[in-house]
Amino acid sequence: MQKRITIKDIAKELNVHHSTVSRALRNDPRVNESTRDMVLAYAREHDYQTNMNAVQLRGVTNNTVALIVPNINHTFFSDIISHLTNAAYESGYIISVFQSNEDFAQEVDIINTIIKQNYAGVIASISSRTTDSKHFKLLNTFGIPLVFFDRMCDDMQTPKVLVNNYEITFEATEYLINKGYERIAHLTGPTHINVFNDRLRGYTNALVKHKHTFELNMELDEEFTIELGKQCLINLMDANEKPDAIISSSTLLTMGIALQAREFNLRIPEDLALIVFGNHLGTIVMQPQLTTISQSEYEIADLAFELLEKMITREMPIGEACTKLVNAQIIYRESC
Amino acid sequence: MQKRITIKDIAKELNVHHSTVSRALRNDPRVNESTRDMVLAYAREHDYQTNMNAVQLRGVTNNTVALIVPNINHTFFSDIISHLTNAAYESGYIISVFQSNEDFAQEVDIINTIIKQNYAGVIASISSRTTDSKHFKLLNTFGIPLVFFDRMCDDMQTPKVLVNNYEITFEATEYLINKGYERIAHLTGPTHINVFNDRLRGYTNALVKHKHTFELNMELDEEFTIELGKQCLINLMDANEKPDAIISSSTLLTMGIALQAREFNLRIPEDLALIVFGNHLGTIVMQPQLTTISQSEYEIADLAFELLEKMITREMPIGEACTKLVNAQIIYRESC
DNA sequence: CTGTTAGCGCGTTCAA
DNA sequence: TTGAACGCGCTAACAG
Repeated sequence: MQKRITIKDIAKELNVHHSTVSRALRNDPRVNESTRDMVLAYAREHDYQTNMNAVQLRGVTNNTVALIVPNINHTFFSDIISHLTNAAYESGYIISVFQSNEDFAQEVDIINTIIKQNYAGVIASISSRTTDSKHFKLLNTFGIPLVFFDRMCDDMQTPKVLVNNYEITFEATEYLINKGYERIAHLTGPTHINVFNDRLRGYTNALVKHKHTFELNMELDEEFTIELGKQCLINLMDANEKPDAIISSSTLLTMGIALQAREFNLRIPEDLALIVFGNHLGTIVMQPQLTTISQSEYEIADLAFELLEKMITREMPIGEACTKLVNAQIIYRESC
Repeated sequence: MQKRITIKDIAKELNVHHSTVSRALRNDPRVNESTRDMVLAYAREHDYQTNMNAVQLRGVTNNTVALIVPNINHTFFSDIISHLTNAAYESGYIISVFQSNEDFAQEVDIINTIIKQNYAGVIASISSRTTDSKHFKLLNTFGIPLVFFDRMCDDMQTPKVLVNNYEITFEATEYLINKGYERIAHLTGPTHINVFNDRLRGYTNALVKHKHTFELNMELDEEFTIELGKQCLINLMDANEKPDAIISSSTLLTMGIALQAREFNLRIPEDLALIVFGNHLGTIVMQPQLTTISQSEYEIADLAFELLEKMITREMPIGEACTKLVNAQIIYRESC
């Protein structure tokens, strides 16, 4: 391991001043062509790399955008990450992804790292344990642009890209009602999070509209797994009034339910209808294929980045609220 | 947006020298308790955050580790990312994930960003288009520790965590042969990558050992999708000698094959056996469930981080080769 | 216990 | 066209 080469090293070696080297490296026109070529050749030869810490210390921001998600290995998030990374790269930015692991403390640590390192901007979806937005507000304090997508903090003045969860869940519930299902259950996450709360309201209001008295909402705070899904169905079928349809926020949970339904000899969709949020590939290789609610990840990713870039380039002020709603869509398959 | 608060600001406000503030903030014992409390209180009150650019400029490395993967939305990688993030966090590091998108230019840009920002270390799996390791070697030049996992550059002196792809593919092929399958095909990625090359060798050598003359290897360089899988089976079934078993490197491809097999009225496993690499959940909700080759992501993640941490703490020198082999495992299910 | 000073690498003055 | 000097925020070495 050799010592990192600096502009001073180059200057000394070529008998010019380091400020001349600095100018040459940035193609400043006020430098002799031959000097510049000499410097550039030497720099390339010796793998010179700007020390961004020095540059950023002087107040210049970098081209790295932080993306914070609760879980990287969820189809919804990993698809968004993937699209966002590509969109940003085309605009000259590098996306750096952080996983909060649904953990408040980690989320705070991540934000602190981002501030300490002067990232250009942040795109985030909050953890399900986040009830305090102080750390996100810090970003504003430090002049770092922030865009929320999907899960957000209500009390913050910042752009948000959200899914019309209320409307689509209302629509899905109504669809089940019109199909003749009578006892529709709803499985979702902690309802202090906007996403899950919107879904719950959509579900409840559809029931009210159609004067359905059976209402069963399960708000789960554990990690969604296939095993948990199996257990859920076992519990649900143990009750007096068993549901004949389930709207669920988690593909894994629903897969577990479907597997358990087989063991119970429940026919899907005759005995039990299923609708699930997400685009997990498992839903289309299952038999029957699951009816899903698709939340166009491409559109969310593009919108979020577009908003962030405007803030980075100061085309849009930091700390101004603005909400973009993306339409989810029911993909009708065989499970209803 | 207010100006970022610095130790000098605090010093001026509290009528002490900024070096005292610096000491107080780092709990240096050589500072009066009351002074320290005053400083800490003021800092907390005003959301002071260390400017890491200044700290790193002085040669101290940060606690951020970069993780480079070809694709974030592949189960194998997203599982590793998830575990690695948690393992690193417990040791006091923050993982920052970059996606090369199987693109050489992006990979180079990512490495440059990492060098410019002085990351503590790098854990990487190379893109399928990478044939030159110059950019990775640069990391060594700049004293940034590097650990490869899964896909690596042959010609580099650095720790590597690899899967025993040769042995496990040999075993899988032999398993199919012993089950009586006669025309076994192999679908994989570009074989200049160690992973795919090892699998190809394992496949071929098993055929040779058992004197099988039917050999059909397809080396695909496109993105693996369900659609491509369907097309693959269409092509394969168009040939004179149709395979009766397929070992595949991609879950998506294999899902496509399974779906297309249904349309062809091919029974699995009677007419067509399938074995696929990976732990994608789709493989266990399908009917029949797919026999898979599982490559313990936990173990890979833990080993890779352990090695990297040793290099970061200088317990192990940078630029020294060392290969850890992780054992993959065949999960026997219904598709063979 | 606290203050002074210097320097990390860079870019931007201002001067020549 | 080039050089000299300064400062971004921080810490370490030294002085008091």
